[in-house]
Amino acid sequence: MKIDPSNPADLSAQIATAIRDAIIGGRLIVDQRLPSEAELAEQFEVSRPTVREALKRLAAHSLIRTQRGATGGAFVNRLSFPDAYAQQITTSTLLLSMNAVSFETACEARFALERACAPLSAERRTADHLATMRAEIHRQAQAGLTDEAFCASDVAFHRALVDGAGNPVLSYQLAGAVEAMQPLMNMITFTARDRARIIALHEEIANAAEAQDGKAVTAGLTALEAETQDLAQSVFAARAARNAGKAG
Amino acid sequence: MKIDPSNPADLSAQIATAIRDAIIGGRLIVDQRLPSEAELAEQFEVSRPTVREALKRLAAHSLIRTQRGATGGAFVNRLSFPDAYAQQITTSTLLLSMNAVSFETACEARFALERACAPLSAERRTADHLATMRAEIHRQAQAGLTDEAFCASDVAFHRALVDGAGNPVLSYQLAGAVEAMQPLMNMITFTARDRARIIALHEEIANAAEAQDGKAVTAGLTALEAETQDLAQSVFAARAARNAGKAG
DNA sequence: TGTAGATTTAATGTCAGACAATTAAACTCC
DNA sequence: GGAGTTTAATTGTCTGACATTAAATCTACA
Repeated sequence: MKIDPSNPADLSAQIATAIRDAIIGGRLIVDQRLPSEAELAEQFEVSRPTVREALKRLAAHSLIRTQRGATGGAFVNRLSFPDAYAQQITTSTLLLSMNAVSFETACEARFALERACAPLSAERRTADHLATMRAEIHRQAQAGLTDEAFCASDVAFHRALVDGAGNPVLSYQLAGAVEAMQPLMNMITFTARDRARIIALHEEIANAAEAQDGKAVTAGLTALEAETQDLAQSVFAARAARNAGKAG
Repeated sequence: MKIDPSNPADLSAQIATAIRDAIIGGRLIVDQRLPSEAELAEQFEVSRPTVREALKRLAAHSLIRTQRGATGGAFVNRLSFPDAYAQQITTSTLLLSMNAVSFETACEARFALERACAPLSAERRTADHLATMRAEIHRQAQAGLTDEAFCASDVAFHRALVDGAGNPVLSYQLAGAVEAMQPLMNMITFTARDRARIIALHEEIANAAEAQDGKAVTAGLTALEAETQDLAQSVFAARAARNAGKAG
């Protein structure tokens, strides 16, 4: 592992890249201990703070973990599914909030991906998944639920559906799509009537999942997408009209 | 923005979290300049190296960019789609390589997600997307192509199909699923016969996309998934048998 | 002899101060 | 008024030190 000191890019970035490549390339394996900061500094011919900055970059991606003490040091970290979920959600959320992605585009992507899980989930969902879905539907029907709590329950319902596919890779990929929508959904106010329609569709989907009818689950999701898009459109149109009224 | 000095967790991690939360919460907006490192050190009552470690953590996620010079500093970065793609691919690749995910599971997820794009892509693909798909098919048919180059072309073909949906959020989500499969696919050796079958299915998919027949695209992908799973199974079985023979 | 406690040691975490490199703005001179 | 120079602000890097942590080792005592 070598770096180019004449390269104008940050030395710490170069070192981080070198170590990351070693991890990705399998030259450093899970739980293996990296040399100590002092040793790395000597190897790369830089100072310890520079090495530390590089290690912090890797730690930010959960590629390494550090331990203090005599036998401590930096260890290659096994990227766990929960860690990957969290990163995926953060990245997706920021991507949507910073790039003027329309509600329509985000919503379309989210439901397209979720429909991808429908046939598998219908086939494999366990009683646990069904129970979670029913419980969330019940919660959504409670009076006095805030819009935010309603949205959170909505996410939980859909996560149960996705997890029902029994494919952790699929669940991981969907985490970003479903969770990143939540801030956008939170911009919507749900009337009792809106909630009733959504709950009815959730029940339809849960029933289809219980009957292991993949096509019906897909149809339910498609109907839910249409409902969501309509709802968002009317809410945004009303808001735009109100703003125009203020401006005029 | 405050931190808890009594918290045993790294001060740099706490500071990074505080700033990240400010960005996610909208209290720091895109292109806004953060205080200088010296000012941040004063605000958080820590030293400048500690602040720098925190900033490097944020830079690792492309949340900030830094500029040297008189008017330089750290600026809140707009998370671009290419940046998000790259992070998504790295995370997905590491997740698969570090967690003993079976080829079957990863492949199932990848094709399920890709089928989610099929109807949209069939409807909206442009001439450009079709041309890319045709070009990649042509490349795949060339004699003397290495397995690695064949896989790379395969990825390019599927990316064109996904991009055809015209939904950048969908393309972003699929980037991880498609690209992360490449290392797994590279473990397979493709005979001329295997390649011919795959190319035939690619042509089927391209034709269906040209005819804007979403169902046919979906069917083509399903057939391709079955083909891929069969191929992988036979390759891995042969390899296992060879190893057993060596051991015995 | 075994174990509890004290000591040592090696590592990360943090700090202070300094200098180098870079870049834009301010200034000066023609 | 414009080109070149100076200045100031900021990040990038280095050096050396001390604090904190935790495992390993040693020691004293039962």
